Amino acid sequence: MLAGWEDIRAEVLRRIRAHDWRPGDTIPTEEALALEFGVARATVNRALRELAEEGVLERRRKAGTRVALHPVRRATLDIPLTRLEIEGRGQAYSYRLLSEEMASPPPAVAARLGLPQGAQMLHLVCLHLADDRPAVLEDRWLNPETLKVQPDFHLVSANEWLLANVPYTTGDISLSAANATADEARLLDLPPGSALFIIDRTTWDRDHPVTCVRLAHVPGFRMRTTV
Amino acid sequence: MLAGWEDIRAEVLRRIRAHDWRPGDTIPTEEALALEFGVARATVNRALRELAEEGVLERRRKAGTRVALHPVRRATLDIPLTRLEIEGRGQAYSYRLLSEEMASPPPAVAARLGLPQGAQMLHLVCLHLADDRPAVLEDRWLNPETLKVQPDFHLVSANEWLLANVPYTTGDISLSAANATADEARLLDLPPGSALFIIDRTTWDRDHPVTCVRLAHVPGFRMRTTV
DNA sequence: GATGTGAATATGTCTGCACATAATAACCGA
DNA sequence: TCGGTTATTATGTGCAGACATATTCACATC
Repeated sequence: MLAGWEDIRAEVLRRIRAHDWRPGDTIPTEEALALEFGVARATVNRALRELAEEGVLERRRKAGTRVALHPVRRATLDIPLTRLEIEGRGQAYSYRLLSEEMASPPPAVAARLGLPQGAQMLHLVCLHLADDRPAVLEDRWLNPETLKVQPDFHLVSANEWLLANVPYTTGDISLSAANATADEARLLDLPPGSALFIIDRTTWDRDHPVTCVRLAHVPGFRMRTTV
Repeated sequence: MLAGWEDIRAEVLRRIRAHDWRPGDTIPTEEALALEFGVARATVNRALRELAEEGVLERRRKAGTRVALHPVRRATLDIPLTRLEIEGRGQAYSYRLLSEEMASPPPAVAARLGLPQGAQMLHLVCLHLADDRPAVLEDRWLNPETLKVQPDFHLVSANEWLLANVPYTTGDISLSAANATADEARLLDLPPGSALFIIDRTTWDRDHPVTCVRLAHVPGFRMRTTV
């Protein structure tokens, strides 16, 4: 007997996988399914809503619910702090601040943050190590306006300090691959040109830019997820 | 006045960002918040549940709702078909099957799919092009048992054929970076050692392995998301 | 002090109902 | 035929109440 919304979800998914309902098909209305399964419409709604969020179904008012024609797999990635990422692998985490100075950011960074060209920002470069071997090279630009007090970034990583002290409202993340420059290779103790996994993150607090960071991960780094 | 669950969600998020409620704090119960905001408990529940799914809150029965201590940002990535990805950028898509043969997969692939070492699988190598320039090199191993009829993979890409014809229940995805091998560089028309963005995907239909694919993307490829 | 038991409690979910909203479909007049 | 208005309809969301379930906490027992 089908009772909970998870059972409904599973059954609907089964029918889709089994091609009872094929991509593009309109499936029965919530009301009809509620009747069939002997549950309230809200329960069916919950099940179908979850499937729509996962990209399996497409729903439009009045038009009904259809099996997604182009199943864009929607995967959720967990993006932890570098420290937790490393500790989670059972390795010892350490951290070194390599440089800290006011400077004017490269045009690409200023543009991403929506700041004027000549603006001065705090530029940090630091290295995250796992079992004393370089794991991630962090290159960060900070908007000094968001720093009421200026912490000692030798002691606490910028990321953790920001999380604990600066509110932020939105951010975007981009993932890519890049060959290590000579500098990066030297700092990460890798052959020049090694393929690095790059995470670029930019965050704002409302309209105020906060920070723009590039995390370069050594080869062997993987992000995993399940669908 | 706060009315909908999205308003509740926004207000709770505001309080967290503003550090009214700090990481680790237990926030008021659903009932208390429902009273404060003048809505039903179900509405508060919906708002808090969404925030918990995003990783902002942690909820446990009886223990209550706490602001996540280690804010693992949970980002959702859309992983479209390569064809749609390219067409979505306004480029012309084309596709070439480079090779198709039965062979026994490398141990890593067999292990990932849970197949015995010597098993024969269908091995496809193909190239996806954007505006006639190589964009993605696809290296795929297919379990022949899942192919009732064998389509002509010259005409339709394996990915699209599978989506339309083979049900699947679970899959996992891993993202990484790798230097192009000599072969890959030649096929993608890149200098050897170029940093490729690699998407490895493995899918099963219940317990039956379906396919294991490696998509190597040329430099410049990015996956984006917003948090 | 350690351990097991039971009451208390916050969240998880379901029901049945209502109204809001958006998008389609039907209609009607020029 | 076209264009605009109106009715219809499936989903989106809300409410109040109820019960289920997982923990925690306090208490009793060894």
